[in-house]
Amino acid sequence: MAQQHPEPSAARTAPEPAAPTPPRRRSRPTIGDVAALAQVSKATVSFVVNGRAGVSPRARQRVLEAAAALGWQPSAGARALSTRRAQALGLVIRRPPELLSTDPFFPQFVAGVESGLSPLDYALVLQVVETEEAERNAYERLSHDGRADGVFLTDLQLDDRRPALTDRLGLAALIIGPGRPDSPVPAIGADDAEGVRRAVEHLHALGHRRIGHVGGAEGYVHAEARRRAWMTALDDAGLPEGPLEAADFTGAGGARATHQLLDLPDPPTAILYANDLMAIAGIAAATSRGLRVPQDLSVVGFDDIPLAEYIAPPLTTIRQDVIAWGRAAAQQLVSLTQGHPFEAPALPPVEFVVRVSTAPPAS
Amino acid sequence: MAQQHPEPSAARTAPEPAAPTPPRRRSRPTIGDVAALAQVSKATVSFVVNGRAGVSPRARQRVLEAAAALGWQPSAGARALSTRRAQALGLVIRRPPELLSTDPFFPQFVAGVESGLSPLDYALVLQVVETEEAERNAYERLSHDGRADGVFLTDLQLDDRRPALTDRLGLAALIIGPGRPDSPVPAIGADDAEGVRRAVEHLHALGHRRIGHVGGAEGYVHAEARRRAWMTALDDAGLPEGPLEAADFTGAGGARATHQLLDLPDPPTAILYANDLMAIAGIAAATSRGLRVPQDLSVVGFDDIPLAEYIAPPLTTIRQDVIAWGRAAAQQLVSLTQGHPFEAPALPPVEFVVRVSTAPPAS
DNA sequence: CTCAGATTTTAAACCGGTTTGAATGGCGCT
DNA sequence: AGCGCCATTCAAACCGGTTTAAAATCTGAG
Repeated sequence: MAQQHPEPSAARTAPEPAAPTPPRRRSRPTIGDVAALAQVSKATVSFVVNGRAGVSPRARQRVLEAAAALGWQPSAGARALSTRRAQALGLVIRRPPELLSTDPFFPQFVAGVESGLSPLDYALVLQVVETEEAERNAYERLSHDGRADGVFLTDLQLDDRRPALTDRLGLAALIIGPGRPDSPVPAIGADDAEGVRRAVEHLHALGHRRIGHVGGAEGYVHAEARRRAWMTALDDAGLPEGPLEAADFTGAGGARATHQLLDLPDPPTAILYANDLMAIAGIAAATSRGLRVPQDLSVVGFDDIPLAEYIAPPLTTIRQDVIAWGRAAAQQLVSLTQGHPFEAPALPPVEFVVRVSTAPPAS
Repeated sequence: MAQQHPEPSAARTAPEPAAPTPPRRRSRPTIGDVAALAQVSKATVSFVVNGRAGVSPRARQRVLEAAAALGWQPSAGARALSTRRAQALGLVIRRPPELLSTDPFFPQFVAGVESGLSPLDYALVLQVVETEEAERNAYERLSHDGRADGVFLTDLQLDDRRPALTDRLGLAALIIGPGRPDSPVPAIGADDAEGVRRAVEHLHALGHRRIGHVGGAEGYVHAEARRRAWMTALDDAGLPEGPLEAADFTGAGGARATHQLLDLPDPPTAILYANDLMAIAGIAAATSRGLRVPQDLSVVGFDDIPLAEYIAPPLTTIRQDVIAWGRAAAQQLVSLTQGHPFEAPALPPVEFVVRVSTAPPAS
């Protein structure tokens, strides 16, 4: 932690040889300028913009006019310093790059968060890290730098230490996805189980009896939730246990797991994948073995990525409204940072989208 | 602009009935605490952490020990206020949601930006907007709120007004992608033309003579660049002009454009798509017409999304190192905000990835 | 016409850093 | 001993807001 901002040494050895001058930022008007123009004190201006009582209509009017004339808006940074709130939330993403670029989740989630945040005048500060240690550092920094008032916790793992960390830091936090019952941090997540149940019922109704599952990366709460939902749904439908192959949410993993399942002595006639990426890779894998989808193998994905509709055959899958989820999460987290108690908001129900990749089993 | 933060009215009508108390943030040590513990002035502490000369080794040592003992790190917000720099960059994304969730570009780009930013202690502030007006507002806010020192300009359009805007705001900016020669804002972009040229040469070498193109959304600079590169490459290879169909980067658009091209009296034997999403949809479209890829139609994409390798047939495509691009862009933009002149950094060359979706033409 | 009480207004302190200009202290030299 | 110089050190001002406590002004009742 020696020195935080090592300047180029030249800047100190020589006084000012040809030191680059920062671009001349048009110096914005300050609250003082507005106050002077409106002939009131800074405090009055502050009261007006914050909607506090105790300002005469005349004064308020003058302030508003002065602010408009100068095009003034309060500096977020200065306000943050005074109020000790950053008016911003933090999102730390730790994912291997190959997952990051295909997973439809984050872009949509971020879009949803933004739509919830912008009316509240909150900003979103993003960090992408690679290691678990960097991730924890990121939360600490976000907190003590005063850059964020609250953080989202995504991709929760079974033995995740982050809830304890944010709790210790006194940092508001919200888990995205299925939470852990004992966690000190509230969770907001879509109901994976419902979608999976619908998928299994659909396959069962088509006549399938051996329904396999290709799971997501082990250790992740949402992967676990989907796996468990699949088992439960099979049981509820009165079907026997199905073959399970754990994978990692990647195309390569999905292909490999598919081959494993199809190599079984009694291979499944339908496979439910923990995400669309693996499902699409699974279709290609099955096709490469000479199987036809859906005639010889039915495939169900999870996510409904935009491509799902445009592959051959179009993918039957489970869709969540991730944007609405992100919006709700943002609103909840802002509310939490303001000290309000957590209230689980209603999320739109998951949809089960039937396309072409599912059909009655061959025999 | 009346009032920025309308508090719930209850907070004022009733004095303090059961007003939610903000969660008790563990109050972090300040520079004053460190100064006191080290028995020096705040100025000395500031000098130490900023690596400025004129501090005795003894004093420096004491400061460092005190800082370590207290676990102190300077508050980014306070520093931003003093130095009038936010130590943060802004990225405003305006894209229709259906593109956002499939495009592999943004997640990777953001990851790259982060990797360039985190060693410099800069943060990334993200905004996702839907309308062009909201987009311009976002830049203004980022600038005058003091939330960002510089911004990235993505998805530049041919008649884009943002360069003029950032110029007027005195806000450092950097265009991501092919720039416009007359722009006041520098651009950093991968060399689309090289990849396209390689693709066309590859198809030509296989024996194709009618090579079509499915373009991206009209009005976008990068779509235009790819289209132009395709035309130029055909010309350079001594091939006749190929059929062109403009689309919009979406799966639906790619499928539709593909049908259009295949409906031509003299359909192309190979199609180059402006992105992988359209290419994959194009493969499905061709397949649904009874054509075999690559025997009856060769397909080349652009992006190399992770799925490209795992569809049937695996997609031949053009790959850019978007992460490296993002990193270089971040470093350049930080450098620009510090008043250094723009220097175009070297980006890794694009790669042309040959898989299975290209083959010699049928006849 | 007075004066208490309510309303409006403001000066000043504060948030946590940076930066300046002056004060302090140690040293070699005459 | 006295002097000048340079290296350290620090008090204070500042960044642009918010908030408190007190001053100023306005009410209306007596």
